[in-house]
Amino acid sequence: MRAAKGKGAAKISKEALKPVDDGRVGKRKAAAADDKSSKRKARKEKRAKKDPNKPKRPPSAFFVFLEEFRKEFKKENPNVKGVAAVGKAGGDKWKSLSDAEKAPYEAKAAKRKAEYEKQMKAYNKKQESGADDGDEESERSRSEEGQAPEEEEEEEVEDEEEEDDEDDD
DNA sequence: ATCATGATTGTTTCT
DNA sequence: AGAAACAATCATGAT
Repeated sequence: MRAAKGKGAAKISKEALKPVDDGRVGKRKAAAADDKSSKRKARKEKRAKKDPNKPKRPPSAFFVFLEEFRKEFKKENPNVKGVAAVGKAGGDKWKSLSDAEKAPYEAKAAKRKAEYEKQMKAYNKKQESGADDGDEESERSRSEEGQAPEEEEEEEVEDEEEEDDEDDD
């Protein structure tokens, strides 16, 4: 039996302590309509760069889990329209999952991250090609080996399932 | 009609 | 090392 890693279950304590709408959306305090500068998304106009090729951050295990959770949540709660509702419900359930259950999500997230690195590499390459608006970020990932010998844009990632023999029961 | 926001946690990135 | 931002989602509010 693969006993747990000594991770019992006693860390859930705080919950239901934040402003939340019962699933109904539309309760903003003051729309940030002041700064139209920001195109969209971005609580604060911090990084407003137009990088169409820039790969977005890979979804964390929680987000991977959320994607699936959202489907079910909406299926059983077609009336709920707010995203916050799923967010909270997902967060609650997420904490309810055990490490073993989160494992598959983490594994998937890890895959996403691996792809992200690859995409980022291609993105950096493009930036090298010809893209300087002026203040480009300092080139941090520019190993001498990445001289772009080949062009890999999308590679199929073989799914490597980890065999976890958890035969209890 | 279009953009922004609300909320969750995890990862990413910067300083 | 820590903090801040952002990743998806979806309907509604506001401009």
